[in-house]
Amino acid sequence: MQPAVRTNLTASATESLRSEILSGRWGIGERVPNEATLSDLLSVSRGTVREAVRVLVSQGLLDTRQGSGTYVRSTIDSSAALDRVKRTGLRDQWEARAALDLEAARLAALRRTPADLDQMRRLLAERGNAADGGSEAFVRRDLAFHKSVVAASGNRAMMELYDFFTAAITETIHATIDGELPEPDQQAHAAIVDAIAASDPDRAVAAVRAFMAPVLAQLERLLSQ
Amino acid sequence: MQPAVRTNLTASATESLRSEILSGRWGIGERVPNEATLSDLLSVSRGTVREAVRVLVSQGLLDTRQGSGTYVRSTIDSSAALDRVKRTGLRDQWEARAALDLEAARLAALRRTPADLDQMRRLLAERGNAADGGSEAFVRRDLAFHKSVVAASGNRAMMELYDFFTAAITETIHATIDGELPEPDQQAHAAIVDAIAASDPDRAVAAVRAFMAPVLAQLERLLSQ
DNA sequence: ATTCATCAAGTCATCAGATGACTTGATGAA
DNA sequence: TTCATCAAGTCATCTGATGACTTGATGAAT
Repeated sequence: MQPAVRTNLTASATESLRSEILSGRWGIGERVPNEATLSDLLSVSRGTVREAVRVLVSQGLLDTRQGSGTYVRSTIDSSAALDRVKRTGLRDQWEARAALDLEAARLAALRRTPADLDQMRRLLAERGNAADGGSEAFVRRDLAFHKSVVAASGNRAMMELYDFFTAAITETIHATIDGELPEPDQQAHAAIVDAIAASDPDRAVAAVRAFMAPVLAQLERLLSQ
Repeated sequence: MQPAVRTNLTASATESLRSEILSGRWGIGERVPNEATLSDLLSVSRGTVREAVRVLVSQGLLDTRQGSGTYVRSTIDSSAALDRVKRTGLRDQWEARAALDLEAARLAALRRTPADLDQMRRLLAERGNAADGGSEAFVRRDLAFHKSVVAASGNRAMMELYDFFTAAITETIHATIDGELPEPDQQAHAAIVDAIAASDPDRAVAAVRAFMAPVLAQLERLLSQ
């Protein structure tokens, strides 16, 4: 059956306003109608208009100035990109992070400093193979190591994204398949460090790919159920 | 002089709430205090609380359910992550996008449907080699092709990120080194499609890497000046 | 003629109160 | 045990009011 339409006045008002802005009805810097007028145009109360406007302000599309009016700041909607990424599936997020892991390892092999290398080796040693101090602490130590590899790439954009994906993936896994993924052993981790230490980008990529394959395979198996 | 602090109750309330959520005061799926209580806690009216909550809902942190309450949906602040990525350098953003290009081409080689292949070939043909219709139109056609490769990977997270990076990179390039990057020719593009058509992931990765190398080298040269 | 303080209208910011719609757990009859 | 009913709690929405701020007009002082 067709699901009943659950309407939400504020959401409708927000989308109406957004589409008017994106369509260019008002140019950048131009003033949009005041709250009372928008209230009439959208047939909702001023409070609802204010909530809609506030959302668009937070997304960088509008700009309110007390005593003056509300103005169009931008007609490009880019703020929701990562929100949409969060709503994609676990497999997609995992693969995207793996793409970062791969290229970061390659760049790390080309650029790592001795300090980077020390850091990676230290974190790998601290990581341990067993779940000392609880699985949560172990996951945290494991992530610290992987992040140090990305950090050795010297690429801040990839570091930021890696953090984002790690948080998003952790959240999703907790909500779904908690704790059923295989954990590559210390040797698989060491292979990555060795390749980076040897400044061998191709071997670094191969090591990460070998590392990822069994985890991704298990992930696909779990998700297909 | 220190600019006078212009405070805005709704913004303050939003940030207070956001930091409480990010700090983990309420776990995911947990219910936050009701509007009246938040109104007391934050010392603002219910209307202001509603505006703050609405913003956090639009950013994916909260979730309101009429008749039931307001719940924590996520503790990841993706809007801030994007801002930080935007502030990284052009080289970092380019490399991050290249990481997506590489893995997307590999996945596309494994998963592309005949329809994907048709789409890629059509867009590559439309792209042309010369700047017919102006360089801006050419860039648009070029991007449409590259996006079709990412689309063939079947990974929505990578598509969203690719769009974001493309917008960010375009913006930065316009503001800085406009039009001085080498443009790989039709043959380099065709090599990618051929590898994907042959379902050869390794060759697809190699083709993209060969494609990227000269552009990235020139980019580094320009940025080092 | 120019400068500048003052003022009034318009606008957003915020508050308070009220009603409606919806969810959820408790209650009690079948 | 099952299921309809109910009451309390919560968000959704509206209405009216007051305060704070911006802006252009006005007019006096220079």
